[in-house]
Amino acid sequence: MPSADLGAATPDGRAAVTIETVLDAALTLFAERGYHGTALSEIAEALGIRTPSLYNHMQSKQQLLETIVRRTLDDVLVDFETAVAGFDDPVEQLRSATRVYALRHATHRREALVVNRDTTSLPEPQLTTMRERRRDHERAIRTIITQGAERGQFNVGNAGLASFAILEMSVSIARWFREDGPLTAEQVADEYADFALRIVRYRP
Amino acid sequence: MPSADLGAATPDGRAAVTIETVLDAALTLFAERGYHGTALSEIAEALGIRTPSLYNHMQSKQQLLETIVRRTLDDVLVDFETAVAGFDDPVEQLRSATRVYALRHATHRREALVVNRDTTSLPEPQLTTMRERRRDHERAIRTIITQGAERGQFNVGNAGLASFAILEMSVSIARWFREDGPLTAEQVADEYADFALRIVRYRP
DNA sequence: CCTACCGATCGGTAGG
DNA sequence: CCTACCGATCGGTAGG
Repeated sequence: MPSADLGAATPDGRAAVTIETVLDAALTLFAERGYHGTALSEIAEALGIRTPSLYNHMQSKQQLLETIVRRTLDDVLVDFETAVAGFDDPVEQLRSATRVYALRHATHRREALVVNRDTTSLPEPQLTTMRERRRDHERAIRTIITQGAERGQFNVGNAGLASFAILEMSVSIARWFREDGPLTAEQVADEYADFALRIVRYRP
Repeated sequence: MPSADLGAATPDGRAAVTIETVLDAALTLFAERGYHGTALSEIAEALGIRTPSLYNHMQSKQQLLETIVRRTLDDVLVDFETAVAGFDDPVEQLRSATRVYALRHATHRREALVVNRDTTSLPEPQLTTMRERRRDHERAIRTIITQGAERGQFNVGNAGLASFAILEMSVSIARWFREDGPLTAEQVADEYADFALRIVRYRP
């Protein structure tokens, strides 16, 4: 009987190993122990296979990290564009962007931990590419803040500082959020969106 | 002639290697590449000696990490107590605590990066000890916020959420701050102290 | 998917 | 402080 989540199962009942199950196991272990703290043998063991068998699905350990980081940053970008697209008002843009960003970091904790901890382990030129993508995101938030300030909706001394504060407090949700905690991801995200508007001194 | 910073120099002019110079080199490299991404041979090379000579000054690689993390958390605790001691008013306590915490993360970037990235690489029971120390700090900030709320100075739905946001945005200063950037550490710290008071909705 | 195996490097020790 | 060396483990390959 095939597994609903991860595709076909082998006759003995174990889930079939694919590049996606390899990436998922790598994601869990990289998030727990870091890229350099994780051995391929541990990823293989989590999947119930031997280390060399991993190479039927991947090219190298480094490529696993690269794929995880690239996909995560792509998803964040799509999230951001979707969140902002519906609004012209910088107030609603900042609220929506922060809400979605915070929500993502509560619901995709492993991805956030790996990106934040291990991106620097990527070789050039990927490292530069990934850093530029993050910088673009920071600039996009900064632009929203600047526009709100120009319209007199926000009152903030340094838009860059505020955008760093907003992004980094949201990223850090991945460090402490628990699914079985007192607050849902949505509740945290709504509160953080309010925090963001307070940081830029929004006065309704 | 002896070096003013790190003690005596050897006759050939190189700085003498001590446990402190070993820790400093380890701090730089751990911050750059992570604990598991740094080889003892690299620390030795930075000091101009061979790997086995490191063992004249230390017991193990793990002990280097442990010392760095313990000292850093101790320093943060002292900072916090000093910052809060002079004030009875929760407003001034939160402002001072955030200012000092932000300042430390701008001026001690390496320490912050290592603690945040590699504490989880410590063995038990040190790992639990270090985690408890961080939790105590979070609780102390939370208590200040709760007291301010009880006095009607702050208006915040969830004190724990606000304390996480304030601490984590401050910690992340270590991720982006540059000494040669447009803002001094003091300017950043003052702004972040204001951010903290806005997050808890302080109304003068 | 496996067993068998590779060179390189790791943290650390012996002995001076 | 060094050279010489250790067992263990790493990511990865050969070959089936």
